[in-house]
Amino acid sequence: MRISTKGRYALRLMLDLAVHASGDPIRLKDVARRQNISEKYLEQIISVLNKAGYVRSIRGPQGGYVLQNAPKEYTVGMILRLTEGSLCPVECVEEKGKSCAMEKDCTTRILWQKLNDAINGVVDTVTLEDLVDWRAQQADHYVI
Amino acid sequence: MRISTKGRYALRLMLDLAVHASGDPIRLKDVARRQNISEKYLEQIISVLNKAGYVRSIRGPQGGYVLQNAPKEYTVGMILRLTEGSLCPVECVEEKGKSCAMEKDCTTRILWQKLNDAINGVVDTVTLEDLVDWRAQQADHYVI
DNA sequence: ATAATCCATATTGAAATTCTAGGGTTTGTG
DNA sequence: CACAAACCCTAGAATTTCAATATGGATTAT
Repeated sequence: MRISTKGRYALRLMLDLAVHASGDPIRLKDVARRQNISEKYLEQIISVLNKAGYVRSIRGPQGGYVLQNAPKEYTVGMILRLTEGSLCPVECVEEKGKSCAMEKDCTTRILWQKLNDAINGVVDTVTLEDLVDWRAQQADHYVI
Repeated sequence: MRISTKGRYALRLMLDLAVHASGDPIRLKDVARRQNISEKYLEQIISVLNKAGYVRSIRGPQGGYVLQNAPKEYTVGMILRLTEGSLCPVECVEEKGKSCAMEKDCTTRILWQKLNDAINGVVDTVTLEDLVDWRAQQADHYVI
């Protein structure tokens, strides 16, 4: 039960955009270098984020990407679900009210619901801003 | 990020053994029928549980399987980790003290640690006995 | 005009998943 | 003892997913 590279890269990409935000667009090439991720793969990932309106793209030389909204507007869950697909551990508890054929004598469903709640409790609570803050604290730690 | 069928089937298998425990061995054929899972696939799954000493097998006619220990001795995490492999959402927080090359400036690691803790908080807390109890409550609900 | 940047789609290689197939081994019963 | 019921073992196959790579196009600042 792993988060795929796509989701993890998307998160690092968004965090990179948040951390290096200066008003000017940020080139994907620079993100790729800083994060040590293939630029071509990042292109595919940011394309999804772009279509969802999470980032804005500026084409041509001196182009790049900027976050569309403030970091606190993005939860980790939003980013991961968009790029990874569902974070739900089993299909049958995917959405409230969803049912499955075996439901009435399926006991494990209760467990999956608890697990799903636990996962959502983290990813829907932590925002990109939290990540930025954590990063600042890490930086402090190394400066002192 | 899904739990595989292998892990889910293993859980239903263990629960079936717990619920139908009577002292006599339980045939895999019966579990397969009740749970609507391929008997051949169940054979592969129970083989893992058997080798780990979670169940005991009795060969020959009237043979079958019984739980080795009381249901309260098995957490859901034990069963899932054995059959699924790790439940950790990313490799770098797999085990306490594990480090990764990018660790010192990897902010997302903090997030993954939280997510891992949340998942473990559920699967290492819920036992097979809890599932048996939940099932009894479900049964009550349908009788009344 | 050029080159830097984003954009779109196709392909690929490896691995995992979810079984199915085909036998073998043990052992209680008649 | 013969038989059949059960567990045991390994291989393989069909499908899907993952994680990229490859190729070329469109836009636009200089």
